[in-house]
Amino acid sequence: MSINTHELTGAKARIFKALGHPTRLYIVETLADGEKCVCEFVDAVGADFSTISKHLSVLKEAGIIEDEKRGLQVFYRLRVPCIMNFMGCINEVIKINLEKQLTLFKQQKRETKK
Amino acid sequence: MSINTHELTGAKARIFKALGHPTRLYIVETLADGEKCVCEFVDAVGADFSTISKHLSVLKEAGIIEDEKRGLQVFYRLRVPCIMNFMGCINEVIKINLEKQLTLFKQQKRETKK
DNA sequence: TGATTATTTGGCTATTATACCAAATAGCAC
DNA sequence: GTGCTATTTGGTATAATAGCCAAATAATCA
Repeated sequence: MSINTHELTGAKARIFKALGHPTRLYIVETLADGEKCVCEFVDAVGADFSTISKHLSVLKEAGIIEDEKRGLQVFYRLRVPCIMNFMGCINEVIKINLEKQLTLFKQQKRETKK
Repeated sequence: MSINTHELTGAKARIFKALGHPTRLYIVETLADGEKCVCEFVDAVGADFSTISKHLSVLKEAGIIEDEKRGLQVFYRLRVPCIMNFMGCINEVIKINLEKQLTLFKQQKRETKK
């Protein structure tokens, strides 16, 4: 029942990959507030029903979310809320990136003035 | 200098996407132990130099790693070690996935016996 | 200077991902 | 049963990614 390092890295990468799309990340962040039905994402994202449905299935395949049908609607929820703990780090990356870009931009401005 | 929610989600997704490849994730996990030069990854992964170089540039573009040239070699290191804090959560997802698959597998076996 | 080594870049092809539309499915109401 | 609504699935066109090879660049050394 064990899994080798190589396979494990692949499995982890698949999870990151599932999160690596704006719509899917939006879905995950929204689900952090509690379960939502598919139609709510369709309205919010403004994409086709089928598009949202496919994004949801990618996240479900990855084991990040789970679904439950109640009546006509399907509700999705986060299966692993710890995902959200990571967002602080991601935001840190973005902040550093922005600062770096800003520095480069200021440098360029100084250089063009000369 | 602010950034809207939409753009922010896109920026975060780009970081996840960069981590969403087995080779790149392997590189990041390896760099958690300290800086490495490009050739070390080429040896370990067994891919072309150009392939590794491109993966490194994807990670660098995303702001996850940074490089420094010393002599003929280029050394890469993690720019945001907090990335590693997330791995526990990812492992949790994988563990749950495996358990679920195992349950399904056992169920199937029971059903075929009938 | 020319040769050597480490790395990056450009170009090409094969594969994969994305988004939309249309059709299929599933549950409910009548 | 028929009709209606919410969602998924299949098909397809387009775009993005990954990998390799060959060529370009950069630093060192003779």
